[in-house]
Amino acid sequence: MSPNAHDRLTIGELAARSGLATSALRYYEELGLIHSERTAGGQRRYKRATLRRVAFIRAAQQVGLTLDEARAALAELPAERTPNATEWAQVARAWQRRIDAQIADLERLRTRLTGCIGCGCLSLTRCRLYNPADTAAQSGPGARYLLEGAPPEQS
Amino acid sequence: MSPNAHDRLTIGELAARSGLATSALRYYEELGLIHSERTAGGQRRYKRATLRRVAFIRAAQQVGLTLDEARAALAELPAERTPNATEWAQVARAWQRRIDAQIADLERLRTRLTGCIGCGCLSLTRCRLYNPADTAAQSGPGARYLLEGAPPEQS
DNA sequence: GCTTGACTTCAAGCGAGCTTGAAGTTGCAC
DNA sequence: GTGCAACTTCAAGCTCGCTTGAAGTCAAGC
Repeated sequence: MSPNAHDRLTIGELAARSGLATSALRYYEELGLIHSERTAGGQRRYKRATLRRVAFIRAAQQVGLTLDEARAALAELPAERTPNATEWAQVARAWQRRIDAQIADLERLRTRLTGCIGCGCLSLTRCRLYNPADTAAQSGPGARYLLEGAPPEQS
Repeated sequence: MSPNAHDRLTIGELAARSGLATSALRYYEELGLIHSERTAGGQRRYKRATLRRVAFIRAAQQVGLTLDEARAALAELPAERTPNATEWAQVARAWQRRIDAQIADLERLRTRLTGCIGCGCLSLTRCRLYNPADTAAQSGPGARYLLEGAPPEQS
């Protein structure tokens, strides 16, 4: 087989291999997350490296990044070649901190919940679920809405 | 002071004490999450218990429930009185399972990330971040987009 | 050369969870 | 009894991450 025949991916191929819809890929391209070349007829052709970029974007979303943040993260990695250990480690460690923060938030919530099971109170003045001493950090999706601004002491 | 003067809350008071915008409270009411009585002039007046309901909704969101799910959870608790230990324990334990699942997901992701730090590969054929053996559960916001449908082996 | 499926663009829509704005009314303090 | 902030409804708008549809073009197998 010709080595060039499979050198570039059509959007359908990229979709099949990345598990995303073609519409999503066009959307990513519109946002500048991925790039393509065009055939004479105007169809998109993607480099193999785009497959890696797309996988990276999916991973970033799992970590809780928006597509905008994913683009910023991608900008710190080389566009065409595989990132080296140092480059990747930097990104991975930042992601780990994020994940750790998300886990910490969830654990704090679980602790509060556990404390409440026994009492059955849901008392506004006493329940720790309603009156967390700490203002949980706004890290990651799923932790957007927090119990900051808890109701004040009430007679 | 008259004991009835502060018996009901205006929407502004409820907003101030719950930390939500009045627009959000009207929206919740439209969705049937909270309820109000009206003055002769048509203004909303909330029972004190609504404060508890709103706090519950916020807590539910933190656990990753949609407003629709929060409404379902509220339906299992008494509308007007403080829930008793048994009633609350049922809800709290369900939430704990949810939180545990979310934490487990995040920890799996972190483990994969850790394995990748050393190699710096981001190789599509080898990297565990791109080729997770498991299909992470779709539990909670922030875990919506997963690496299912990872790219197949490539020469 | 023709058919057919994969592609193209552009505009609109969706769903969740609200916010904003306009235009009008109410309630309370002085 | 008046002034003004706080309330009312209704419609539209917004963000995020896409999907859907219409109308048309390209690429490749027979």
